[in-house]
Amino acid sequence: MSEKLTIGKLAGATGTKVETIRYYEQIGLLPAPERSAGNYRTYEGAHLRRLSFIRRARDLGFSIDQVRELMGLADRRDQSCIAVDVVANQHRDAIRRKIADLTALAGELDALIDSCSRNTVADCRIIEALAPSA
Amino acid sequence: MSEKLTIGKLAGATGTKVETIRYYEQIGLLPAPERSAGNYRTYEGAHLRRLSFIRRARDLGFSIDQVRELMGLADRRDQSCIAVDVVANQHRDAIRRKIADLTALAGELDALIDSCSRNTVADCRIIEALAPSA
DNA sequence: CTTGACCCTCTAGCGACTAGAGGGTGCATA
DNA sequence: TATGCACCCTCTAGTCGCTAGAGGGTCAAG
Repeated sequence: MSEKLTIGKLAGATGTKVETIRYYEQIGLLPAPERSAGNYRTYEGAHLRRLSFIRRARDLGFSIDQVRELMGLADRRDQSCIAVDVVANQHRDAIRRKIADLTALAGELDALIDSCSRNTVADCRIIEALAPSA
Repeated sequence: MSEKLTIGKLAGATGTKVETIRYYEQIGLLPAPERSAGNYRTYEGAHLRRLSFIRRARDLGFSIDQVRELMGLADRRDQSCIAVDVVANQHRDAIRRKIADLTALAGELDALIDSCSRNTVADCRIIEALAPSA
């Protein structure tokens, strides 16, 4: 069984950087593994699963605190998963709000850019629009 | 003429926090103003205009470095404003990319959330989807 | 036995602020 | 005149999620 992994192997297997793994251990997101005689971290299957979960959730944009919460919930397997649903919904809503904000912004920038007549800066509409109405 | 402003007044007039103004001065984005006898910063019209420009650009999502660049360009009034157009375009494109990324993310989260049948965590599809395929 | 890839700890840096400690100033009111 | 209070000052450290670097130790291959 290829049970034991060095930090480099774990990094490769999960698409995480070595430094990031050590960081996750430092902030208590990933449990500290055993050490080898030469003081190397030796990871096992459980770590691999845990880190994969973290990666996936992070890729979906969950914050570290949300990941922590999700993992805490995931470990209480007999409880209702409504709490999980709540976290996911909050996150989706936050993303939707961010999309709306950015869309509005892009619209403003579009208007700004369309107005550029590529003259001198002195009568540049973009600069004008940024400056106060003075 | 109400020419002179304390930092608090300037903050109020531009919708900026006092700390942020001091921070902008520290990083050289806003020039250091004169000081009063009691060592208070005393701002004038030019500062107000400068800070308003900064705020507006920041609200539109330009980075501090981009703001610096835009202000540098704005000061060379006889030059072509094509460079301004370029900065604005780069920024708009970056925002559009971010919107696309977030939209994809929101879609994934939607699928995840729709699958939640509100059972126990043991067979929660959200947790399942986050965990490795193991 | 040396080379080179990997691992270790510790510290500082990124962007753009924000918060707090510990103090000084300026003005109105009792 | 004293006092209270809002405002100002500097300096330092914290936020988030890593990332980079210095200065070393370990391990396996050739």
